[in-house]
Amino acid sequence: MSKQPQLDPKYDPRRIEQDTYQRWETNGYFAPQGNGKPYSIVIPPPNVTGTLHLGHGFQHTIMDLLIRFHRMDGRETLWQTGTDHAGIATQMVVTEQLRAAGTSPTGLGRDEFTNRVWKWRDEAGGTITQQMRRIGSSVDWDRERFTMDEGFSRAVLEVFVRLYDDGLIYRGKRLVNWDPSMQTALSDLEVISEEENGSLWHLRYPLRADTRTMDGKDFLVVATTRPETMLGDAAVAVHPDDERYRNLIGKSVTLPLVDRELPIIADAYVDPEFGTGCLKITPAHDFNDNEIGARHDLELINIFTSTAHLNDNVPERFRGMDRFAARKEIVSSLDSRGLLEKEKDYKVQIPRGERSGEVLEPWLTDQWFVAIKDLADPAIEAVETGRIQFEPKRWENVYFSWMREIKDWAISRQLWWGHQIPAWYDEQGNVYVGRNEQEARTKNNLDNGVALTRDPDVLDTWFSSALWTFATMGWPDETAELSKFHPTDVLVTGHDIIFFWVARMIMMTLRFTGEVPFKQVYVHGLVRDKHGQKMTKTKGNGLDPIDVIDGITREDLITKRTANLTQARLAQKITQDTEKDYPEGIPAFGTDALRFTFSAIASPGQSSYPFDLQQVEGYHFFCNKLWNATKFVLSNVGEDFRMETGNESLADRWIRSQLRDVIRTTRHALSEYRFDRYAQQLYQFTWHEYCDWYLELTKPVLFNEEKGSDAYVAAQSTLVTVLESLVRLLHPLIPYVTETIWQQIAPLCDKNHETIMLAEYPTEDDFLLDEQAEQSIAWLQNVVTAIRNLRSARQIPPGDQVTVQITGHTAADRDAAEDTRVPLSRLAKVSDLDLIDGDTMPIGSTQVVGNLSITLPFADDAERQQETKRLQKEVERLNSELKRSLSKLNNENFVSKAPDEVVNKERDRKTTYESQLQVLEEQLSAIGMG
RNA sequence: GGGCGUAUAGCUCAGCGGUAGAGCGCUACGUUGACAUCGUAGAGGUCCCUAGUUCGAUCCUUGGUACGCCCACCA
Repeated sequence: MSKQPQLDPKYDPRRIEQDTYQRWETNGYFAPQGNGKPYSIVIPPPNVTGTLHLGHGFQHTIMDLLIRFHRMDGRETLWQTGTDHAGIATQMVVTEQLRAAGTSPTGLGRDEFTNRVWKWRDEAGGTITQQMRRIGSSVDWDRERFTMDEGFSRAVLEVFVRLYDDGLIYRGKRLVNWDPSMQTALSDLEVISEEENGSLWHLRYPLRADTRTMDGKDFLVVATTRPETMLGDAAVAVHPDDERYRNLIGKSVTLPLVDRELPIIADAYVDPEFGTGCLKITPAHDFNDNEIGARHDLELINIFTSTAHLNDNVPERFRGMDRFAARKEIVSSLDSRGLLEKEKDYKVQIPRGERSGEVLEPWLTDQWFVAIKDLADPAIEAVETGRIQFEPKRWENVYFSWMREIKDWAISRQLWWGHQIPAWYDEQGNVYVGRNEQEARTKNNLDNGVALTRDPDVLDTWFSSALWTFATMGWPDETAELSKFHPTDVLVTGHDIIFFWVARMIMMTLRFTGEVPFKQVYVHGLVRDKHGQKMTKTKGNGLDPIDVIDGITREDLITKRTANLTQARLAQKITQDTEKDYPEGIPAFGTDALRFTFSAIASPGQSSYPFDLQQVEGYHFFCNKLWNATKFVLSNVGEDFRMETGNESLADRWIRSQLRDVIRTTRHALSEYRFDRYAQQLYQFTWHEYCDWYLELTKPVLFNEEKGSDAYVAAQSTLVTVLESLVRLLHPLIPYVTETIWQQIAPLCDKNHETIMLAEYPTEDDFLLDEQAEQSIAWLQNVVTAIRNLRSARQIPPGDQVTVQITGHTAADRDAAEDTRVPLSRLAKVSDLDLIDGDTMPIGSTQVVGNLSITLPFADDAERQQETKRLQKEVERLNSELKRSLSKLNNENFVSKAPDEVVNKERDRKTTYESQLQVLEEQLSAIGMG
């Protein structure tokens, strides 16, 4: 990597980030390298139609963090990337474009349509991969895959054919969730069922002339939320033990409007408590009714077309009507015949298509299914036995509860964009499956004289994504990648796709490779806006990660948020909200700040993370802080710099010892997927230890000692060494700023890697533990803080020098004071530090720290008066602490039952309180007398 | 109807069987030779309620309340 110019005077992410990424990519740093133990992650392939949202940004940050860490830690690291063809979503997008251009998929025909989609993918599908680069994702672009590329298609065929041959894929006429607008079947998971306002209608079905109910009525009343389906009724059911209707079982009613004779059947499914206890049975249009119908061998009367209009199986006057129009018509027809008993408002669960939002219809069609049980059992076991572990663990229960009740998977879709099902039909409708038509013929001894037609349907997108971990590595061939990088180490995913994707990957991968797809599943929450609201188009509260990185003006943000909105009122509200929340637009915070934010909010236990730009701003300041600290270090190393160890001061030894501790805790945090702690620990160390204390502690050395002296060189060397390690520690989190800094610092440490990305991650053993230094600096910090406290209480201007008297000190304190005299005087603006022996207590403002008393003598009487108040308050506080401590120690049970350690600690506290009180009371009376 | 999660400072969240923490926000004071994108000090919490277990509970257990989520065919 070419040498960069000196650090810019100002930290500006825009000046470093994109160039840096480009260098990384062109130099091939993202590819697996070295011969360490393999480590691999596959990206959850984003929809090729998509654009990057904050959720992706979060997820990619987490994965990149793990990848960069392991890569630096010596593992041979593969981050597999790619995109998903996203059947329905993509077909919808392109269809919409065609519609705008005045045509439609059917207008073009299948071949031309799929050509258009491919073309569109090639042109527009790159958006999301470009955006991934902006987040800093170090994926191996050379291995980018697509779920419909050639290799993938081969894998899909292979899986389908093998499952079919094993009897695990079958075709059947079943009731499925049908989307009348998309005109395709959907799986159960793609159905979003929500409560909506509806009605419950009570309808009268006339009994035959010779029958009456127990209470003498000549009709039965059924309750329904979907009166239009009555045209397909096949029976009326009652509970077998329901005394009210016992005499009617086996009799019949006449279906109004149709005049069909319906048997009255008994089925335990019916709840006698609900409505009238009579249930109309429509086996072709309701999942429950379908099961009941099967039990009683009822006829399946399909009354809908594929667009949910009434078909020829209904009386002529209703034919061709839309289902909702038919509902109105039927209700009013019944009403006019006196057959509508009542109608009341009712909350109904309405099933809608996940993508289209259309009300779905249970509809009878021929579809392909995966018989899932044989696949599910080993997949359950893999998690039970711990071959796969979820993190946090509670998600395993979610997985189990779904898997144990799993139903067959409807995999065929009546779309054109996707993997076409490898099945052919002869003229009699017999089905033949093969990897291609020829194989289908050969396997089934069909000569070319038999005309075959291919099944037009495609597979559910998730069928192919289920193969993602192994198909991207070359399966069904036995490739080097598969043996090296599979199973992958961890899957990073949101809980929203555990069923859609995670479970299905586990099932398919176990079946076809005998391996688990991944050893761990890290389940993260969903990013929300700062109020905890879901980010949606209609709320207009969404944020584009790129806008957080590059910044955006208020006007542009409003334009973006209100584009393509159907309702003008919404646009107005969104404009107002945006003006309120972002009066100045969004400044360019940079990728590093955004990544830091993602890491910091990734705490387990939270299933959603509120995203607040103020937080991003804070981490932007953090990057700036690091930048400026680097400027300080660089400004203090000249041509004559030499790296040397052996003469470290207490402060030097202290910061090295602290760094050792941070390396230990951050590595631990990463091993537990505690990205929040990882970020927080590094923030704390960088800002509050390295910058706040250590940098300040080096100033007296750098400014006062002779250049080149042992102490000077030790401070310089430590400043550089610690910073160099620190940026390596931080690199997985904030890759850009650390790379930029590292390029300046690394040469000073004789680090010769071209990039920080490939430098080794720091280890604990890089630095020495030094308890003595830690104690001394802790002492210094206590004393400095105490003096600052007193100064503040006395309102002594920050610039004024003070005299400080210390009593109650031990020999160790004396040594510590001696060792830290210089920095102490600088940090607390102390001109004289007197350690007074004997009993004479100096008079002044006093603060006690442990057994030490620190006193600032008074300058005049006014100060004396003020001090009394402060001391009284302090005495009061200490007294109450002492009281609490005493009550514990006077408790027999506490002393006898609590661990010695705890009791001793309490005793020490008590002693300290007492001596502190004594000092302060003495001081109080001395002041009072003066 | 089942299941799960969460309740801690003004806000967003860590934490823990032994005297409550961070970031942001707020207050006061500061142009100290990296940084005002900063520094120093400070205010601010019956750790949702209840009953237990315990020498000791914010933490464990019971029950409850509030909010959120997932699954499910009550017409």
